[in-house]
Amino acid sequence: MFRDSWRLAQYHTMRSMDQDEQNLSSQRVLSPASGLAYPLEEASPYGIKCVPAYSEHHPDGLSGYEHQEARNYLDSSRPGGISVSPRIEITPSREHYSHGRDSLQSNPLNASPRPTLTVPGHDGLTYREPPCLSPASSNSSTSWHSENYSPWASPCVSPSSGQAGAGDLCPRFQSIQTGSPRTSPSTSPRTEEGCLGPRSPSPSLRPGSRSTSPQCKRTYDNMYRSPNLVTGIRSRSPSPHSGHEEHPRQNAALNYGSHNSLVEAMNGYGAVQPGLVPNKIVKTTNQSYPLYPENHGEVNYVLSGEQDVKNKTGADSFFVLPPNWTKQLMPNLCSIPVSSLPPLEWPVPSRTDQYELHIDVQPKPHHRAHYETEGSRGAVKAPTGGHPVVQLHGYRGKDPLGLQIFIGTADERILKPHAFYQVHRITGKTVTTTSYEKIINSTKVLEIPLESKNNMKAIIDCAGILKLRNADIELRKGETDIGRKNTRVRLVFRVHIPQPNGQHVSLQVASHPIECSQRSAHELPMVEKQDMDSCSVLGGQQMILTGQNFSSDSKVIFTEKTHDGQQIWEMEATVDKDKCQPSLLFVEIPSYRDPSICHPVKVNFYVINGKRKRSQPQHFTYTPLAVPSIKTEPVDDYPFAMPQILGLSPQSYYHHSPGSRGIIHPDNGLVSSLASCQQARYGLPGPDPRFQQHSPAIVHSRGGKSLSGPYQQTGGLGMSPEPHRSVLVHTSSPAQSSPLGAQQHHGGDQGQHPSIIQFSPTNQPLLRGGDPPPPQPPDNQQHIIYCDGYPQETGPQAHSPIPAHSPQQYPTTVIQQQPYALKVAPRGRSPPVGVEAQRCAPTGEEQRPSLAGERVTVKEENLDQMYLDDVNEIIRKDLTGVQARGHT
DNA sequence: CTCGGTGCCTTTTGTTCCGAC
DNA sequence: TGGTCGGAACAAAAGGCACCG
Repeated sequence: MFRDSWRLAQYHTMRSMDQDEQNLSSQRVLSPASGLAYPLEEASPYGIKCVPAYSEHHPDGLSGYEHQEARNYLDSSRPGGISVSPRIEITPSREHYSHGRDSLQSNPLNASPRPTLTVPGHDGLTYREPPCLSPASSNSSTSWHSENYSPWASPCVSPSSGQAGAGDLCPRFQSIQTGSPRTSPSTSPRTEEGCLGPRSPSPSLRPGSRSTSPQCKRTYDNMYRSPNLVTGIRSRSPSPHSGHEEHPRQNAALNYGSHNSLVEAMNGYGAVQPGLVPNKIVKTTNQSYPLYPENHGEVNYVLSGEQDVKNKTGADSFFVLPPNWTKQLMPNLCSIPVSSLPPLEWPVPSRTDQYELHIDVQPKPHHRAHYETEGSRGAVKAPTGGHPVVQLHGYRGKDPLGLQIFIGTADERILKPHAFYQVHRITGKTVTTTSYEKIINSTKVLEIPLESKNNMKAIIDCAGILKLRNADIELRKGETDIGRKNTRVRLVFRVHIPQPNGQHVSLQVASHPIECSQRSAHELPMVEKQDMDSCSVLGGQQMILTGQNFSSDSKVIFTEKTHDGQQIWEMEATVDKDKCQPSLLFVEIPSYRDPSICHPVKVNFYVINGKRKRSQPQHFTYTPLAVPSIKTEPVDDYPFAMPQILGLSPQSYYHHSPGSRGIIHPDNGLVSSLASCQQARYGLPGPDPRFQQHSPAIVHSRGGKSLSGPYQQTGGLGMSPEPHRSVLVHTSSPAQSSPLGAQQHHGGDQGQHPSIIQFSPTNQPLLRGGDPPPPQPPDNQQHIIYCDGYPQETGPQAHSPIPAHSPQQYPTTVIQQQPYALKVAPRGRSPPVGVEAQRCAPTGEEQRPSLAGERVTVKEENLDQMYLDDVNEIIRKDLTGVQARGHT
């Protein structure tokens, strides 16, 4: 048995997420006590009895504290208990319930008689459109509402009917009725962000209860460890919100959309008819308003609970929408149908020849996000006290554009919407920027106008950050990220610029990382800038680190890891403690372990204040004695020459974020946004001349059709007499090539242009496992994204069977299959093409690409290293442990 | 003596709450 | 009065370790 059955239970749950489509008869509920799985009928080691919905009385005689803790367990961890019925009360036995993971392990109640809960009609239960409990007695006293329903969680089954019919379909968001007494004022609604579909759990808060979901929580550890330890039986994901009190937060929010037409109307690409949208919505018990009726590619506007929705408590709850809400919700900022725009997960560069989206003022590196239970913590600010500023350069039109803002990830993987954070619209006297809210594929997006009268500049004083509870998000089907310690985000700005030919150019830029955790912001050291990022192998030079939370006790550790993550070198740098300041650290770079290298070698370093208080790893490069600094770009040393192919500066490989170097720009994946990266990092003015002289290749995005791989270039990279720069064209027709691209390439081949790279959104690996596929643009919709490459990341849940925690198994990335065709093999995770310095004796097949149609083989290198650091650390520890045991 | 299981304790982290401004 | 904001309380998660069979 496992040492810690409780953890095993958690592990079971996580590992078995992909099995959740098993029919209910095989569903199991993990016992927190033993880690064993129980048939649902025997789900509870606790007593279950049917009583009115959760109440504060304690019929079992538990103290309030005990009862609360019991609920903490049961609410979130016992799908069979709470989620099944609002009328089931869990009555943990006092003698067998105790707090803590350990005390439950030998719960003799595992064998105790349990009420039987039959769950017929479970066919078709899915996480996406789950049948929801519609209690036959859905009266107000036992109110069982979608507010307690987790859209990605288990189906809720009516205990009375056992049916999960259409009428029982749980809306993702549903206005709720009142009736159940609110037991704590602390649960008062503050924001509306809880209603964000799969990404926003609409958690119901139970007074005094913790939100954690021990059973189903993915932990930082078990995300990566020993995946084959167990083959857990999946417990039906419970709703993390199983309390049965009305949660007033949802009262404050309403996502209203019952059918596509409404959604389209609200999105502004259908005729908006006022009559479609009532200004008052009366919610009855059994009514539901699925926000995402079937398709996930749509946008749903959200009513701001703070401003737009008033609720009335009483037997009949209803929402009164202000008369101007349609105006607020349907701005004409972006009239482009969402289906023809690139999904938020897709990489979009920050600039083209003509345009550039640029962050003039970056946000502060720390911003404490607020929970739904809290009041707003205001807008993200700039270090100077103002707010971030974003400007679109190169736009000559007079029509205002919509600047979209959402919260993206900040790790080393490809940029994508952050699962645990959402942008939060700030309004008030101090806010000068008008903003509108959208929901795009479960991600809240703010849209603010970019107007020529403001020189296409926007002050972002209306964007706050909302933290969603980890337990809620982690229960989403397909969600593989964990929330714990995943507290860094970036503001992502995106704009779509209409072109005369009806197409659109999309640009996107992401801010520097923002630490959103209260505690981390005060404790974790953060390196914001390093005054040098390479030196010779001899070291000895002084490097000045600028950042936060440095102390005289701070240490700087240089490390090197192999491709498979094993740490092969570690060296503590000498820190000049006398000069040390909270924001400055003076470090003497240690000499590299091997002074005889003949190629630059990338290593990492981090600042560590204490045992677990270490900064994000930073990049550093040791250059061989005979070779000039990497800054001089020994391009020929790099086997991977995609930048040349794409007409990019090799310098563009480097992440321009402080201290980061030698990795793919996570803003846009592979090499997109490189020009701005280059500009930012090296201070180059304007577009790179080299960049400009190259005509772009064209990348077609076809909606829905899978090609042979995520990438398929039907045109030869070397066919063009000039180097290419890729342009991503969204089109539903494989035969369609971008007119623009055609113009830019040899005067317009019909059909598939030799320089066209096609890839399928369905194969594109950026989507979360549970996310809907990207929208398929209408046939006549084309969309151009200037994309200087394409990230080859595949998420761990993506199509590659390779486990994410097996970095050593990552296949080589880009393989030339035939002349004029470029294929990119699907990969495990985050396989941006690497530029890590090659060792003298590189392994693997490498060929320098040619612009003349030669074979092109690109070897992936140790990219995404930083992301893998933690994984590798774990692996290394395990290996070390194994080795140690082996030695002994 | 080693190893795994168990339970306890401590630390870390996430979430909620309070109060000042 | 409501929005911000800082601090901290509280509890769960995670880590560590000693004890025991």
